[in-house]
Amino acid sequence: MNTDTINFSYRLIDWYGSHKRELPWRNTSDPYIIWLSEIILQQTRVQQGLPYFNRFIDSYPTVNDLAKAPEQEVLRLWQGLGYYSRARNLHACAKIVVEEFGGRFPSNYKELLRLKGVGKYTAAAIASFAFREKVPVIDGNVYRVLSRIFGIKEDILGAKAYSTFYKVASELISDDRPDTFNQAIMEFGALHCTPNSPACDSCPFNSMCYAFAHKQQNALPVKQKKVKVKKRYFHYMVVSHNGNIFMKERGPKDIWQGLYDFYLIEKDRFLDTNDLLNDPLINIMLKGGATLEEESKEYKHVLTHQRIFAKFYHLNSRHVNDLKDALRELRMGFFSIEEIKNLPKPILIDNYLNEHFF
DNA sequence: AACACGGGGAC
DNA sequence: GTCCCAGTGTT
Repeated sequence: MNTDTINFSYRLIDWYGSHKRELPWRNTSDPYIIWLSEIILQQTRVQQGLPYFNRFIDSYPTVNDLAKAPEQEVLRLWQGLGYYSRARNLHACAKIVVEEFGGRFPSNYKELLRLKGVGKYTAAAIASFAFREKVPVIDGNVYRVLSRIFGIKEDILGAKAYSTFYKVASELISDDRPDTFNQAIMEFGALHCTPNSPACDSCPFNSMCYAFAHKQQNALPVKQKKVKVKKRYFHYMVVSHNGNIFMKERGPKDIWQGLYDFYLIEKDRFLDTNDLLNDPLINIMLKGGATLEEESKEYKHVLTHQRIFAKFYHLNSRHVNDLKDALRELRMGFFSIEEIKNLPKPILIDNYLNEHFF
């Protein structure tokens, strides 16, 4: 390393020492704690992830506890955090670590990378924080900090971006404190070199920062425009009988895999109530004496790539036995309110249930 | 290489 | 409304 990079690393770590937040996954080298925190924090702000981290550590103090838990319980604890494949992979990974590695996480970047849900960023984070391996983390913060200071104008969503920034970070990372360097550069991005209104006046790098010198803070990093948002229209049939409700586990190839919702009729627009009643299952129900109790207000649920408009139709059935076979073929089950509270559910469904049944 | 995958918070 | 968050897996 030359003196400039040593100077960069020194200044960064110095800043970190006096500005870092106290967080429960810091000041430990336990790979389980670090791994759990990193999975939770993927695409998630510290403020949002922190209470989930605490609940997971309380429920599963060790990787063995997590591996023993039912997947549905893990998903229920994850409810509301989004990107639910993270929770499924978390659980699968815990079982692998216990069953194939004797409860010990692999201790280097290359081996960590093979774990489910552990990509390049997370493998580098665990390798450096838990095992002090000198491998740089590249996340959204690192892209922003490095692109601004060094004037790197490559599209950070492009194919080559990762290797470009990896190379730059590799030259900067501290030889003797790679763990602290990685923590520091991300914390600096999160607290100081923020997406909007970075605190350039008090920045330890402002004398060498390309973006500051050229007033390009808002132009860096360069990032492709987003894809358009798809609109979806959900008609949920909430079938109840004596206060119990039919629910369905969602399958792969769509949002909310592994979570529970109701019988769903999706169209490219909202249907009139009369049109909805032509649905085969609904027809069977109405002929069996079911009554439409209530049509809910319109819910709007916003995801990154989708805008979901949903209406709930509460159907009360008196002859539920006639329906059970049909519903079972749809992989639907009959649950009490107490059971439903313990099922993992999308926030949209949870909101509806809270307003009408809980 | 492009796309799918949640929810929340800041502006 | 827009942006983006301690990204990963699939096709």
